[in-house]
Amino acid sequence: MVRTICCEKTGLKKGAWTPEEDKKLVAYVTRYGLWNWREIPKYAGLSRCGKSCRLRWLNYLRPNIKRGNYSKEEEEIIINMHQALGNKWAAIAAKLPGRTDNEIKNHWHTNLKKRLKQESKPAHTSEGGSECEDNNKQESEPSTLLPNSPSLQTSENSPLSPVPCLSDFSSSSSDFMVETSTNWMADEYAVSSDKIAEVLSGDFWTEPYVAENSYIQENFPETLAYPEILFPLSPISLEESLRTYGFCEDIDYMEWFN
DNA sequence: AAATTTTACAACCGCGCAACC
DNA sequence: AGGTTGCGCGGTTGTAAAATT
Repeated sequence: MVRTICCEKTGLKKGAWTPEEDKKLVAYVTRYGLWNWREIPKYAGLSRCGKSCRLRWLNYLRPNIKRGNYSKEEEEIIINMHQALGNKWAAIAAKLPGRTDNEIKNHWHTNLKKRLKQESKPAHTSEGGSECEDNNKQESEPSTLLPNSPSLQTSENSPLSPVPCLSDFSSSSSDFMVETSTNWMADEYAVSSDKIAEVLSGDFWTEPYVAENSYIQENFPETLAYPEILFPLSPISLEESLRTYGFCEDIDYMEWFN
């Protein structure tokens, strides 16, 4: 079977995303929703493959993502579920609202795995070997999850955690559209609309969002910027997509596009 | 202070599944 | 029924930042 290779076309950008690219993707998805990852970058004015856009959106840009600052409870869930399921990161992520499978996987490899290993081999220097990544080996002691371990605190002030907890948002991406219809605002992770606005307006949104429309007009034809021209049956209205993605009702997102 | 090593995270790659035609 | 396509998942790699020497 001949597969469509991601980024097969030359000219498609790879590597780290720029704030400008992020803005384009967020602006597009916020307005038009997710309808076809393969086509979205084209209409969003991005020289990226759909797969790259999807990953960026799911793991970093979408609303309600929690970054860093793993709670003891979350780590316990990860460890326990990993013991039960193995490397089923998507399934584990489904139990941790706002966490992505990728982030959980990273956290496991960089923190939890090592910590569990240390716990299982107390008071001895690293006796070699075992190292290797058999993720199902360290399951022996899920209950040894050291709630008071100093390392649990290390992420608290992580500079790599710029985005505060926004809310429940299952990362089980295949169920993304459906699951997000749940009332995430009501759950334990819900935050104020002010917080959301702060996130949306802060940091990489260093400039007034409305000003970002300029890229659309400058960088590519309007027919591409506004796919309803080409796709009058665009599947998701702006309002619906905002609701779907959990943006705050108090914010006048329409203003961004005026 | 500079060089080196380690850590943490973002992003890419390839495979497999399921829907569609 | 079988081919094609898009998407999701998990493994892996690249790299910037932090820590150590």
